[in-house]
Amino acid sequence: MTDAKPLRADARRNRDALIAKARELFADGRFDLRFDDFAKLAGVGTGTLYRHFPTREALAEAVYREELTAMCDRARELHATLPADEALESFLRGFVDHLHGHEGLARTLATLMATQSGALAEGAQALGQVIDDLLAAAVNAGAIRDDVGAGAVMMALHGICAAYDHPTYRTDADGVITLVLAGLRRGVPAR
Amino acid sequence: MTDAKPLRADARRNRDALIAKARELFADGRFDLRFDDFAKLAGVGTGTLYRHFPTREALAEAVYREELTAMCDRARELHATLPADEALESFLRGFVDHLHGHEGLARTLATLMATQSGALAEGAQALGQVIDDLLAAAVNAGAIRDDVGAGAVMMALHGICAAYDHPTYRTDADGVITLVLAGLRRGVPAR
DNA sequence: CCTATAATTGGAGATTGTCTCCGATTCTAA
DNA sequence: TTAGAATCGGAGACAATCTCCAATTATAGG
Repeated sequence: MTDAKPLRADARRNRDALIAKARELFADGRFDLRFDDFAKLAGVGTGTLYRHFPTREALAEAVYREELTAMCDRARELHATLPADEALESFLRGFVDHLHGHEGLARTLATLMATQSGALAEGAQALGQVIDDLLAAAVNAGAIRDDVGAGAVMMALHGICAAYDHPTYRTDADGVITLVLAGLRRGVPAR
Repeated sequence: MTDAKPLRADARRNRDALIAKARELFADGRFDLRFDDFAKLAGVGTGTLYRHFPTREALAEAVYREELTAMCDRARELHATLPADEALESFLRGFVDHLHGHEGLARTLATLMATQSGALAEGAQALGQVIDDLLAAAVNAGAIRDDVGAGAVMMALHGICAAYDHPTYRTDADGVITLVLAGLRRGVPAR
């Protein structure tokens, strides 16, 4: 649903160099580097940078796409190997674990979740899809309520991503997950 | 804890004109107008704009400060007149009601919540304080769990604010509140 | 291997938005 | 009324983004 045409050799090389250098810079916290400098530091011209990544967000998306895909894969694996409600809990707890200390990923996810359409929105949609699947399975298993959808859970996760640099981030993020899980379970008639 | 020195007559006039025009523009959805143009349209020089509001965020904060203060007052009023858990529910539901259709307020709150220090952070801190009070009262009344703090609730609200332009905003925001409330209540040993 | 064609490149400079500076103006208090 | 302080306005310095195209590099066909 994405890759269509194979890039020319030099184009691929430059694109990869840009992503690699950007990943390095993001890991180092240099998020608001002058956009043109990503090109300079990667050793390519600014025209090349803009051809491959029209915006700063597009570059960030490319850098973290793999990581996001891995999270989605993990969700599907949990879905396949654990009871539905355990899979859901494990995924959400793992989501916070994974974000913690990875500011670049948190920032990028917050941006993607705020994007409604276009190629950039794909990442958030993929995440929304796996959450929807986990939720549906748990509903089917009778483990959680059915009157609150994946959109609400995504919105809570959006808050977790957007608040990445809060001093009590970890505690609060864990608290949000606790509330979401307990809230989902509470709607089910006490059994 | 804020106002110290009374402004000179012309300064106050200009400041008020800036806020009034900005409120009008925000209400009309013109959020990313060139910053200097807020001055032009309000009929003052750019120097005057920057003297009163060093950043776009500071201007937005001033525009919505009243509204935010009103929300906090309302929380205290509910706190004083309703049982603790009803006050909490009423406040959170009202929060979403109030945000709905007021994109400017939502955007601004999202920005303030992402601000950790400085004068801009005051607004979010005030909101955090009233939520903390509502929560503490509900804990005292034995209505909700005591192992999840106001920071977590604020983080969930942050998500609600940050996702203001999602197509299913209202449904999802209501869902988040439902989860938060149910989650808070679930931690209490079934009574 | 060589060439014709197409894709891609680099980076100078146009464009656009932000912010500063200071002479002119307006206010206030005495 | 006036001296002095506070504020104003807006030209232009500065900074970041983004475009454009002559030069370069890759690829496919002969």
